[in-house]
Amino acid sequence: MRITYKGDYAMKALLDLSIHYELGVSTINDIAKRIDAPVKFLEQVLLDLKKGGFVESRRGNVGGYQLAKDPAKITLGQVVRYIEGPIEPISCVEKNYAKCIDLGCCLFREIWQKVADATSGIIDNISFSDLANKYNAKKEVFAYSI
Amino acid sequence: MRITYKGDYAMKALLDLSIHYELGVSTINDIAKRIDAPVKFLEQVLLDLKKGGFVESRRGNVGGYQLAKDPAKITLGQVVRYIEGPIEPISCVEKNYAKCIDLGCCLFREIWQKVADATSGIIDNISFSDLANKYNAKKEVFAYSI
DNA sequence: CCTTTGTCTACTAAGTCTATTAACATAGTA
DNA sequence: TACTATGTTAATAGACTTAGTAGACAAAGG
Repeated sequence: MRITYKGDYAMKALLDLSIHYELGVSTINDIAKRIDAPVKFLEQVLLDLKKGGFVESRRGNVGGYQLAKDPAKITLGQVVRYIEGPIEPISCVEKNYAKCIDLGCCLFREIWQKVADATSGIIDNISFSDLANKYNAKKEVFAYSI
Repeated sequence: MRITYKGDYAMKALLDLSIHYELGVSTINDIAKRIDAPVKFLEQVLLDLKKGGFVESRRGNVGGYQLAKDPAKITLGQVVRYIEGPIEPISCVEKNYAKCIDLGCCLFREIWQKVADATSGIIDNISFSDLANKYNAKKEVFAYSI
C-alpha cells in the first residue's frame, strides 16, 4: 500500500467534514483552505468521494459538501481501499489462487498477505469519529500549550 | 509500501541463490529461467543487488552470481528497503518531525507509523534461509502429492 | 583469438500522479 | 429575468516512474 496526494487529501477532507459534521455543507474553497489543498484537484477528489458514497453535495449559491453518513460509520480502511485500491503490496496477493503453481511466488504471497492483514487490522478499526475526537483532543492540548 | 516487478524479481533471485547457496555461481540466464524473469531486466536487478552488497559476481567463461553472505544474514526487510525504498506508506512519516504543525497531518502520521511498524515486524524477522527452508519443505509436500 | 559471461549506458513505450483549463449545469437572489 | 456562486465533467499537460530493450564494452578461460 502507498498513499498518494489524492488519498492524503481525501482523508484530510473527510476528517475536516467530520469535524464540521452537523454544521451544514462546506464549500470546496473552504475545505481546500482548511486542509491546504489545491482547489481544482480537491474538486476531483470530492467528486470521487461522492461516487463512493462518502459525501453528498448541493449545487448552487448555498451549495457545498457534507458527509453522507455518520463519521462513526466511515473507517479509514474503507477510504484508503476506495481511493488507493487494494492494500496488498503485490498483485499476486490480490488474486485468490486455489493453488499456486510457482512455489517461490506462493512463499512470498503468504508474507504479503500477513502484511496486508496487519495493515487491515489497523486501518479498519479507525473511524472518522475517532479521528475527529483525537483531533479535538490534540487541539485543546495545543491551545493550552500556548 | 508496494512491491514492483523489480523488487519481486530481486526477492525471487535471492531466494533462488539461497536455494543454490554453496553450489557455486549461477549465470543470469539460468536464474532468469528458474524464476521466469526477462534476462536483460534481471541483469539490472542483479547489478543493483551487487551494489547493495547482497550478491557477488564473477565474469568470464565460468562467471555468474552467488550470494555475498550467508542467507541467514539477509532479511526480507533489508532487500525490500534497498530496492523499493522506505516502507512507510506516506512521505510525512519518513521525515522525523520534532513537532507537527498541521494537526490533521500529525494524526494520520501516527497511523502510518503504526502500519510501518507492523510491516517491519513481519519482514525484518524473515531471513532468506527461512525462505529457502520453507521452499524445500513445500517442494517435498508438492512432490508427495503427485 | 574466440566464446562466454558480466558491466554499463542509453533509450523507449506505457502508465501514473498532480494538477490545470475550460465549458457546462444548477440553485438561490436581486 | 439576469446574475452570481457553486458543483460537474471532460480534456489536457508536464513530470515522473515502471518495465523493459538494445548495443557497445570488459574480463576470464580455453
